[in-house]
Parts: sequence; C-alpha cells; structure tokens
Amino acid sequence: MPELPEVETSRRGIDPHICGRTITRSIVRQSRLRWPVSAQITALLPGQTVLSTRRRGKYILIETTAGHIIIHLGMSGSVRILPIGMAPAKHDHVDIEFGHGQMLRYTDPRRFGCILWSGDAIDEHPLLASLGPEPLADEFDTDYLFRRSRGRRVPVKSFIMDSHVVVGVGNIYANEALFMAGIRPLAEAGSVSRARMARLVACIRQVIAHAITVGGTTLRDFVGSDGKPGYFKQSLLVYGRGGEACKQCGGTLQEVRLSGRSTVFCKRCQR
DNA sequence: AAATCTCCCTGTAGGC
DNA sequence: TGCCTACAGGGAGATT
Repeated sequence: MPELPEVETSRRGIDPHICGRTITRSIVRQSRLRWPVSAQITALLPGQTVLSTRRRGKYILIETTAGHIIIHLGMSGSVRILPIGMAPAKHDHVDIEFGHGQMLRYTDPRRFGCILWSGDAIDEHPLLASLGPEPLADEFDTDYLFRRSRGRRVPVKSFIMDSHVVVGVGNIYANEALFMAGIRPLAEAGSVSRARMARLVACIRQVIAHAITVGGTTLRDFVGSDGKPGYFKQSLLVYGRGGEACKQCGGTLQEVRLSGRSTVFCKRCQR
C-alpha cells in the first residue's frame, strides 16, 4: 500500500508534468471512492491551471487557479501521467486531461482513496485541519511525543498510528519502529518513559526517512505499484514475520491483532 | 475526552 | 485445477 514515501514519490513524479498546465477535461468513470468524487472535479476544473503540488500526511494537494484537488491513494491507489487517449483499464477511475496531450490518471482497485475539492483555505479542510506534524518535521520531537502521550492509556502502537498525533506512520512502519525502539506495541502510551519516547521518535524518523530514499526506485516510472514494493520484503524486521525467528535474538516473533491491525513483536527484545 | 468498533472494497492466499 | 472463503488494510465516523 502507498505509505508516506510512495505518496511523496508520486507527488514528485507528477509535479513537473502538471504544474503550469491547463486542464481541458475531467473524466470520472467511477465516482464511488471512499467518498463520492467531488462534483467540482468535472464541473469546475476545465479551464483551470495547476499552480503547485504539495503533500500533507498521505494527502496529495494540487493547487489550481480555482482551488485545491485533494487526493488520497488509500491502500491500492496510484496516479500516473499518460498520453490522452490511452484506453482505461478496469480500475482506472478518473482522468484529468491537460492541453499538452497528457493526462493524470487515478487508479484504485479497492477504492479506499478519495478525490475531493476544496475551494477555500486548504489548511482548514476538515480532513487536514487537525492532522499532527509530519514525522520528519522539526516539531516532531521527544518533547512533543512525550507530552502528547501523557495520560493516554491507548496502546503505544495505536498512539503513533493516530494521524492526529503524527501523520504517515502506517501499520508496517509502526511495527518496525517499535521493534527498533525495543518497545512493546501493547504498552500504554502514557507509561512509556521519556527516554524510550526519544528512541521511538528517532526510530520513526529513521524508518520513514529510509523508506523515502528507497521509495523512489519502486515508483520511478509510475507504473502501478502492486502494493508490495521490493524494498519492503528484504528490510522488514518484524512485519509479516509472525511465528518466525527474531533477527535480533532468535526467539519466536509473536503476532496479535490490535484494533484490527496485524501486530508483530518480540517478547524478549521489546519491553 | 478517550477508546473501541464499523465500514468501505477487491486482489490474493489458503483450504479443500 | 478450480472454486470458495477469509483476510488485509487507511482512516473517518459512529458508538461506547
């Protein structure tokens, strides 16, 4: 699934192809995504010019002369730049065509993503307004995470996966970061010491930063990802390895379900 | 307020 | 081999 690094890689990939370009037409073949595709995508976009793109959490924000397009890739979504006229495949739900003969094509088999419109101040959009800091931003530090965690009895894994606490930490990275930090996923967030929170912050930043550096290779040509970028398999320490041997101590990795998410950890290495 | 549950959807893996 | 079912997962919104 597209994690934050893939989303950022996608944004960087489409940016030079659409910035400064004028939209000539939008085609919505399937409007039933996470939410219905906003009517403005077809009604308002033609004639507008793309001014810039940026990313907030896992949302791609495309600024146009009339407002912003908000795109989320869900867990199976992708965006590609293709020549206008290329026949759509089964899950190619939306095309945004440009005057220079290219189009932005949105594909999403499981339709957990969304394509929405915001005509007003984008930062005040309900989906974006209360998001936590970016994991690589300066404000995501030990003080911040420690302070936010006090009084919270939720498992620390759920805590760091809460986008209101910090954005972009998906299930894979949460499992990996907690293993790297030596913290049990089910520990109460509020009971994790400041020193251990410092390690957790460092590990989250490290795993995300690493994934961004290698993420570029998996999506470089913007052919749809199959959801399992190659770099994952080889570098995963715990995710998807329940029942297998811990790479650190050799013990058997435990696997439990935590709020519906597969959670893997080592009883010996994580306390 | 905080924690937990539900739901959206389909490709894939596993069982028989 | 082929069919059938269970499962995975981001994350908002409802519920407890």
